This record gives sequence, structure tokens and C-alpha cells, in this order.
Amino acid sequence: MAKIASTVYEQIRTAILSGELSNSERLVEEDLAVSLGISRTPVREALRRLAAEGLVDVSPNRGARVAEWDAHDLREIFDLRSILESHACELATPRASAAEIAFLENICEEMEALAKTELSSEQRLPALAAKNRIFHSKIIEMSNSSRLGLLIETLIHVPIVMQTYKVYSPEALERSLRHHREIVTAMKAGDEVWAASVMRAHVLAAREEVLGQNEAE
Amino acid sequence: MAKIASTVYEQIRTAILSGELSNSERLVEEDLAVSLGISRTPVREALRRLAAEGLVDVSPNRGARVAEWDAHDLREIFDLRSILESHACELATPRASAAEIAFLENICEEMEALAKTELSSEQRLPALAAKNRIFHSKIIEMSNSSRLGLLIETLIHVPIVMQTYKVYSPEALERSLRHHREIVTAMKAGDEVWAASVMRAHVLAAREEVLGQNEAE
DNA sequence: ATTCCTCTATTTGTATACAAAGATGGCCCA
DNA sequence: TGGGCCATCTTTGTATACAAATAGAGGAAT
Repeated sequence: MAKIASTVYEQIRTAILSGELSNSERLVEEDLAVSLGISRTPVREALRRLAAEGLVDVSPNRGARVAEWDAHDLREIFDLRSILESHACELATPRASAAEIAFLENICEEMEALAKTELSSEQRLPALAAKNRIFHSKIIEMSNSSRLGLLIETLIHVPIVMQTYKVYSPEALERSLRHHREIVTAMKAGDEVWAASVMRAHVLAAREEVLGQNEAE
Repeated sequence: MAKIASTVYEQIRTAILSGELSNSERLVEEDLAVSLGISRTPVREALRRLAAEGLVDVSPNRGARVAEWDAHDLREIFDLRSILESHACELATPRASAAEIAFLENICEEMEALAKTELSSEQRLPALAAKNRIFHSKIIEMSNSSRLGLLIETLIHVPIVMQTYKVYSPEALERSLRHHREIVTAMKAGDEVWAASVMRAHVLAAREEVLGQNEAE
């Protein structure tokens, strides 16, 4: 076990993203340390790191708690994602190789196949979400801008938390898959404006899907 | 003194931004601790925080060193800033109050007055840079998007480092001030597309100014 | 009964001690 | 003479001990 701090960081992060740690739950260093069988030092380091990523809030002398987000936060996040991911598309399009295009097309096919299966939503949604992340990550990677990737990475945490419990409607899912196809088509055509526009629409559509469910509560 | 870790964070950060710590210089925890008369613990926390902000690089078991940036990094950063700050303009324009517009106009006047003085570049550039930061920060604040502000904040560190030693040409300075004026005019007119476009041009122009000097070396 | 205050218990912040991983330099061998 | 290996020394990673600050409960005053 190389670094305890990194391990515990992953553990707490996973616990937050999976919803295991409820919203605004207090994260006491000592408690986490004993429950993991380690000392407070690496726990502390992990918490500060999570704070830097926005997954937990820490106040001086008052400790850390799981961060909380409302509809306004989600709107902000998706707006920014729509801008940054469409920029990634713009950068990626002129750089895209045939192999990369084929890779993206392959993901499209896999997702379409998954969507057609008769599995229950609970079974196929995680698989779809995983493929979806790969699709988006690939385009970001193709953009060849490490900082752009980092910015999007930090923005993506919160939607993941929300998605854990949300189910997309069949229409939204179909639209999403069509968007993916259209993005690849536009990139194949070398039209970065087209690709970027579809990506922006894609993320904004997702925003409405999530916000609609959330604001209705 | 409330929190030593925050104090030392500020100190190291200032030292990096002012160029006091040279590029890729090694930051040994023990050395920093004794030179500041404290223990390694808060130094360590400060270094990890700076790492999260991208000002230092840390490798496992090998410690931290001041981060290094090349022309490609700078290009990435200014590209992203141009997108994000123009978005801030777009959001800020419909929300701008008369008082806020007046505030921005006031900064424009102060900067123009500073530019006209007969002081040497070394004297007036820091003052101009400070006003410039206030101008941009104000617009970001007016956009009412805390995450947008955070993203831009992290992107801004590196250009500050570079600007420390760079001197803008008189033409670039004048163009910059005209951009500021035009941004305020566009916001006053309630035209967010205009405002955002000028802001984007403003940041991209700055990019060329910095890159031109840097790539020439 | 309510509000404010104080005291205590809990929790965070910092220091120090110890363990583990890298870097460095010299020495041996080819 | 040059390259590779071992020992040591430096530096980071983790644990523990102690100090400072906050939160919460209980009591006193109004």
C-alpha cells in the first residue's frame, strides 16, 4: 500500500459520490481515522484535497462536511460544462484521427445496443453512464488541453452525485444517443462549429433533464 | 494569528508569484518550516493546497517543486480565460446595476489617468495591473456564478507570474484600456453579445502580447 | 419559561517522533 | 577508467501527543 492518504481519499470520494455519505453530513477526522484503522494525518490530507475539488466544505476550526448543492448550483455547473465541453469538441475536431473517430463510433454502437436491451433501468443505467463518461472523456482527451480537462473534471463531480438517483426518460436517453452520433458525424466531417454546437445542445439538454426533476421536488 | 497554515500558504504563494522562488525550485518541507519558525505540518498543508491550485507540482515521496509553464500552457490558459471571462460578461450584462456600471467606469478613468502619468513603467505597471484585476474581478462578481469565479481564479495564477517581468507596449496598453471602455459601453447598452465579444477579444489580445514576448526568446 | 452565560467535552490545529522511501556518494569489479 | 551496486543520509509519509478553539449542555438570572 503505497500511500494511505490517496487510498483514503478515494474511499471518502467514492462514499460521497455513491451517496453513502448523506448531504451535509459532518466528517469528523478522528471518526474516519478509527473506522479506517489509520491516524488522523492522512484523513486530514484527504479531506483538504476533497475540499479543493469542491466535494466537501471545510470551515476553520469547525471541520469538514459533505458539500451541498441546490438547483442554482446545478444550473451553473451545466452551463459551464456546456461551454467547456463544446470548446473541447472544437479543439478535438481538427485533430481527430480516423482511429479516434472509429473509437467514438464504437461507443455509440455499444450504448445503442445497451439501450435496446430488456434489462431494467437499474441494471443498464450504470453501464450507460460509464460508456457516456468514456465518450466525453475521449473527446476531452482529444482536445489536447490538459487544463481544460482538469476544469471539466472538477465540474463533473456534482452531477455524478445527482445522477446516482435520477433516471432519464426514454425520450431523453434516445435524444442523448442521437446527439452522440451527430457529434461524431460532425467531427468526421471536420466541421468543428457543428460538432461544438451539438455538444453544447447535448449538455444543455442534460441540464434540463436533471433540473426538471430536481426543481419539481 | 488564527491559522498558521493559511499564513504560510499566503507567504509561499506570494513568494512564487513574485518570482522570489525560481522556476522548478525544490520546496523542502523541513527547510521551509525552520525558515518560518514553525513545524512541517502546516507547511505540508500549504504545499498540498498550492498543488491543488497548480502553483506547485508534487510527486509522491519526492516532494514539491515550483510549477513550470511553457508557451503551450500559456496559450491554453488564455484561451480558456477568453471563453470564461466572456461568459462572465454575458451573464453580468443583464444583471448590471447603474451603480456597478459607474464603478467600472470609474476604474476606466483611473486607469486612463495612470497611463497618462509620466511615471516610469516600473512604477505605474503594478498600479495598472492592480486596477485591471479589480475591473475583471468586478465583472466576474457581477456574473453571480461562484464556480465560474473559482475556475477563472485558478487559471489566473500563471499569467500573473509571467506578467511580473513583462512590460506591455504602449499600443497594447492603449488598446487594452479602449477594450475596457467598450466593454462597459456594451454592458450599459444591455448588449451582452457585444460585451462578451469585446471581452473575448480583450483576453485574446493579451494572449498574443504575452506569447509574442515569450515565444521570441 | 426563555435567554444568556459558563463550563466541559469534543474536535480541530500544530508540534514532534518515528518509519519508509529516494537520492547521493563511494567502492568494488570488470 | 567506467559502470553498477551497496550503504548512508536526506526527505517524505504516518502516527501520536499536546494546545487551542468551538459546540453543546446545564444552570442562573430575568
